[in-house]
Amino acid sequence: MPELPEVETIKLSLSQKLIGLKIKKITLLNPKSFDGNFKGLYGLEIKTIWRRAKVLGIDLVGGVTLLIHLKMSGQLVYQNGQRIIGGHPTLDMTGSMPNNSTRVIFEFNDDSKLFFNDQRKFGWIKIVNKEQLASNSLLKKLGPEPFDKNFTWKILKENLLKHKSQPVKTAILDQTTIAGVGNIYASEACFLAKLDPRTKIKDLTDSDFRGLYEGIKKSLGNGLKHGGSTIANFINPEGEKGYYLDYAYVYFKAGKPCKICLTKIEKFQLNGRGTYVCPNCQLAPTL
DNA sequence: TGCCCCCTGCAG
DNA sequence: CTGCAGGGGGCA
Repeated sequence: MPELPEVETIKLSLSQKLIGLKIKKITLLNPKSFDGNFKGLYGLEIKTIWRRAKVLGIDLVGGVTLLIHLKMSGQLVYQNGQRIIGGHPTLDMTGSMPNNSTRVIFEFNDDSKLFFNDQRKFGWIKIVNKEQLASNSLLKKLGPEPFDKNFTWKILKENLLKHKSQPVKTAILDQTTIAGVGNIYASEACFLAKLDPRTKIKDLTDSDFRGLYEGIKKSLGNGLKHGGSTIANFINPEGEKGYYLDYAYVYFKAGKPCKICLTKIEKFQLNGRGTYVCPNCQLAPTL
């Protein structure tokens, strides 16, 4: 599910709720979702929460970190006391937790709970120490954060040029090129850059690289502004959906009129991923 | 550099 | 029933 804006939304919310709490108990409803000696975390206090690409990190006092990847359908829902949180469009309309998708339950010293729900079971939680964190193969390979001050269009260009024969959308989905862009914002960024997603990297001009850089930052920024995107599964820790898709130009808009030129948005598969374009605003490349 | 796979559930 | 869904690891 989540790409950078969704994971960032979760990070900001959990930072308000979890810092200073101590882990009292962890229940594994699906042991494969959790890697590590969970009982060793009992009593440890939550110090900081961070995000890198689509990975969430929860640092505990004592040099231990929980790495969390939500993959396609993961949720982190926080419940305090008896309050029934927002509800869910497909999984459980009452919003009561745990539900059929709950894989891991964290209980804290104030009796509040954090539910890791993951319908498709692709997501994972992993305990790492400082050394394992520093050498983690996924984190090590990641490209620059889109909102890092040192990230420039020239760096994007340089990284993209390592994938000269790839379509532009495929290249920006590669987390070693740029961190945190997923299938929704990749389509949106190509639209904003007026580039057909199938355009090969080797055919891009400097003006295209600049446009892509701006388009990526703008689409991710808008996603964050609207609390992320909900297709079916994404909800924030309060149980609320994200509304970016109401503002998106092409993603999930097949058959609908382009917001700029009214041409019908088209959908096709590109390297196995659903891809959306306005055939008028994004001129098809010579294939 | 592409394709299959991990899984569950929903829409058509 | 088939196809498809915010990801990414592993394998030719």
